[in-house]
Amino acid sequence: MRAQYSTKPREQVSAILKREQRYLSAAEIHGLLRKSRQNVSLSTVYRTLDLLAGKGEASARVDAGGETTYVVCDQTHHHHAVCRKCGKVQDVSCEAIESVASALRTHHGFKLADHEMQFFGTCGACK
Amino acid sequence: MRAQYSTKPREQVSAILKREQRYLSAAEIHGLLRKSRQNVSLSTVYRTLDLLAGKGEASARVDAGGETTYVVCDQTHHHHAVCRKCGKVQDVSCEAIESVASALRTHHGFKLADHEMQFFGTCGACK
DNA sequence: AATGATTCTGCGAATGATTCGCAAATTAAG
DNA sequence: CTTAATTTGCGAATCATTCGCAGAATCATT
Ligand SMILES: [Mn+2]
Ligand SMILES: [Mn+2]
Ligand SMILES: [Zn+2]
Ligand SMILES: [Zn+2]
Repeated sequence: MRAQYSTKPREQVSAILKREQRYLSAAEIHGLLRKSRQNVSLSTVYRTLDLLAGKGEASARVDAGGETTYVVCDQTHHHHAVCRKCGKVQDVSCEAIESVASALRTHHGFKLADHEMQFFGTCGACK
Repeated sequence: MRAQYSTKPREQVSAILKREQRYLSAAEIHGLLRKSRQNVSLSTVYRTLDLLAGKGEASARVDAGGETTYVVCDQTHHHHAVCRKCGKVQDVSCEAIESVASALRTHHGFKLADHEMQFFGTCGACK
């Protein structure tokens, strides 16, 4: 049972994620940190992102170019609406999905255990 | 305007996809081909998968280990229900999603352009 | 069926994101 | 302040995927 030390580099990575509210790759986070003269190694950025994703405090997504990106996230089950202009991520709760779940069970004999969804478009601010 | 030649290696890759009906990585396809003494190079498997995905005849998905996997697919808009036991992929059409779309517009001012969904569970045959 | 232009294939080398190994630096506790 | 546990940073190693290119296949024309 490894204890968790609270360290400055980890807080710096977390701070970026909380501030940006959009999907960022390890390299982008590393770049943003360097720009503000916070020297955190790329390795530590990767390790911190894995930690946050493991704890459910960040959610991962592989972008179109194949890079893994992360956004700050709360534990409750929900989905994301990503603005294609500014990148801003908005949480979406999904009552309507339950009907899809029952349809799956009814029409195809599929026992649904889990699902993933993502929405893309333009956010209110960018319209 | 480059023409497309119809070749044996490409048909061999397509045949595997049509036969298996589940998400396969380039390496897995390459392995299955070798097992049946069909020597197609891994490069050609990759290139063929890109082609099929580009034409919309295959759909890609990055699996948990970070590998890109492909399944045979028709062009119409739909989603996939993946069996966690046997891997079999079942098409799902989504009438209920439209309500989510309008909810997004109404509640959050988000102009929805596109969405992705995936379902996981146990298929009828595996229950 | 032979020719020539275009498109593929296979191979090995290059790429690029992510992971590892390990010594030095930080943190938490006593 | 000392010590044990954890973390960091660095460069090297991994591993899936992409490239470059010479030789093979395919297609359209004689
Ligand atoms: Mn979220
Ligand atoms: Mn399909
Ligand atoms: Zn926006
Ligand atoms: Zn099944």
